[in-house]
Amino acid sequence: MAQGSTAVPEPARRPRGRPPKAPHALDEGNRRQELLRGAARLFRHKGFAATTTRDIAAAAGMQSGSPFYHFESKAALLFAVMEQGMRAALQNQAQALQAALAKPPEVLLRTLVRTHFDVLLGPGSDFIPVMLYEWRSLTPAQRAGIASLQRDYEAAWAAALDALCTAGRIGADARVARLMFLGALNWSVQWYKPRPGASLDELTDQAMLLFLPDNSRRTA
Amino acid sequence: MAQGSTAVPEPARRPRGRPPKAPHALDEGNRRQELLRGAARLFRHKGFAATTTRDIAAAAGMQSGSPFYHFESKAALLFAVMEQGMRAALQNQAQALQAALAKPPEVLLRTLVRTHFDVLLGPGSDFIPVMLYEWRSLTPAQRAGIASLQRDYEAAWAAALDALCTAGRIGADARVARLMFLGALNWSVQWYKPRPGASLDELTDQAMLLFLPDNSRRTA
DNA sequence: CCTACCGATCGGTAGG
DNA sequence: CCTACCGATCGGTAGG
Repeated sequence: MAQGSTAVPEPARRPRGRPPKAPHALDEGNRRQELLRGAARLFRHKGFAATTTRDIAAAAGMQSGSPFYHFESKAALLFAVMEQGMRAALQNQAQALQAALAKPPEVLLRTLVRTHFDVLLGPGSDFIPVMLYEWRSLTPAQRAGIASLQRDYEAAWAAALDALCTAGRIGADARVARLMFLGALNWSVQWYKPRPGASLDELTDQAMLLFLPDNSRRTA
Repeated sequence: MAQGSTAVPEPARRPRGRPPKAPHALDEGNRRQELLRGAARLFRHKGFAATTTRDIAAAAGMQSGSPFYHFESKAALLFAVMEQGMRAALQNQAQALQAALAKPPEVLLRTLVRTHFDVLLGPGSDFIPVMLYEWRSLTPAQRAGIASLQRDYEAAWAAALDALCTAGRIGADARVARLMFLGALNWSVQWYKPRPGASLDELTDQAMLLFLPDNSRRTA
């Protein structure tokens, strides 16, 4: 553009060097996703404060300053990881609950447990663990946003557990039962290693046996 | 000492300024303890990586470089916090178990739960939460040391839970039951706030009701 | 235990 | 999205 006619002749074609990676205009969302996935994995394993934006850039094959083209700040990246994790979890939960809509609370609870283990320990599940263990790294405003999503997620649990408490199947107070139950499951992030003979189905069986000993054989 | 006789006359006495704080020689251990307590509190609330050695120094009323007179490095401080926390917890546990030595496993378990809540949520209880939530900040060598203390601590739990599994009072696998049980308790760090009507005794009642619904009324 | 300081690293930005 | 860079901060140290 506006190049003088006396410009030096250019090499014209240069097939060496890296090929122009996927020339689609919609790749921007793709790069953003790569940053989120890398950030989730790094935040989970090293923690938010110990992860540098350079680590995250490198995980997505970028230079050190480039993440800031996609995200305002490191804090915004953390929030985006948690928000995306919670939205995906809510979607999983809603889908699973549709299949168990009018079923007894035992079946409802089992569905929730199985879905929760998926979100927590399944493939590509770094987002929710980050949310569980980096809460303190959020600003108060960010916390409010995530807390609102968490309330939605826990509403289904409260319903199932309330029913079981009322029916006398659970002895403790409903709120404490929910907190301890979810705590028991969430803690699995610390010790669960996928291996033959320890599938998420079997883990679900164990959790149900522990909390509802009488009639927890698979009901579906 | 070795002062020349022609030294300029000194102001001799100067009652202003801070008084010479406790001139005992054994204060060194005291200062070290102050650093540990401050570090535990800061590590717990801000995380290890987000806590600066300057924060810790300030919490103990020292200058920025002074913690390194007492500890080799920031990492050594973290390890010392966890180690001291675990040794205190083991001592508490052993003492509580003496009073429940030949009792049935339900009583044993209740004793362990109550002691655990004390260590986890009682006054001055920042050390164990740091251990629970900063595991990844340890070096592999440090981890081995803490893991050994944890094995000792969990041995008593394994004994009580094995007995309850054998007796059919707990349905799940003994190992998974232990992990989920401790997870449910450990998670309380995230939500428990001391307030009237939510004492650690009552929390213990709730935990026993949830996991051993039949006969969990206080037995002692 | 303080003073003064160092080298390294970090989140973020300007300009293209 | 890269290049080049900045100011601030951090863990740690020398010397007293």
